[in-house]
Amino acid sequence: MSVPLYQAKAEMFRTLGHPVRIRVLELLQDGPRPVRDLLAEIDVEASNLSQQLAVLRRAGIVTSFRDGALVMYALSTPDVADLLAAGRRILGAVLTDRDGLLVELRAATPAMRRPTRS
Amino acid sequence: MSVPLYQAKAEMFRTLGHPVRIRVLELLQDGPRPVRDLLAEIDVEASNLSQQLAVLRRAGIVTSFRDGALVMYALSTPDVADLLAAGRRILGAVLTDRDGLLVELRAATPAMRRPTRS
DNA sequence: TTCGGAGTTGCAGAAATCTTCAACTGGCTC
DNA sequence: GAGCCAGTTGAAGATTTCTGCAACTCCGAA
Repeated sequence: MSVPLYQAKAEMFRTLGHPVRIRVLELLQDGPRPVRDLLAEIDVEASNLSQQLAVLRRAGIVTSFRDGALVMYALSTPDVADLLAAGRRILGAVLTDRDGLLVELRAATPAMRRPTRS
Repeated sequence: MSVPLYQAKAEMFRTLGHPVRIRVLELLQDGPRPVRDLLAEIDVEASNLSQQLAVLRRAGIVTSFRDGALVMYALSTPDVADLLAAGRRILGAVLTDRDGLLVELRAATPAMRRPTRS
């Protein structure tokens, strides 16, 4: 593969790096949904949502199809749900570490210089 | 936690959305490594690598500590490896779909807008 | 065929991110 | 201490991404 694989991986993660897109994916975990529904739940302008959906579509993470007058969206693969779950776990671990460490530090050495974290 | 959770999740994914940062994390999957090693394998300027490491550090995804004259980096939680693995699976699924089923999809759903690249 | 609802697209200004350079800190050895 | 090696930080210009507006397409109903 001549085009760096790291580039493709990074692009995939970057695609997920937007609050609206994350919300869309979480809503789609339960099955296909029309844009109407997404729009009703996400509090963003229609054009903006459409832009974000286009980003997800281009990346191949979701697919769209028409159902009568509505446009439906769905996850292109259930693996996406796994990714979101893994993300949740990391977030939990990181926040726990941060909060736990912070409390510990405050209790033990109130005036201590912070270690190697900015 | 008053700050929207979707924001935090999006930030976490965005943090991974950079080729150098992805490479760093993949290298750290095998255990802690000094910056020297990373620098030797990633072909990027020292200051740039340092910037990317700082991004990962701020996000709490990696931790750093000194070992004599060297600075070592390590994953802050093994969950990160799970996330990378899930990402690989999705990338595989998406690329397979694109290469293998594109023609079929185009023929089967004529009402759908063609999923053009970028 | 005309109308209105459902989405999409193009565009431009605003905001965030990336990269590089130069200057800096911290530790080790002489 | 002087000099060096390892790594970090700050800043600025270039690039990318985001958002909202207006205009557009497509479909179903009247």
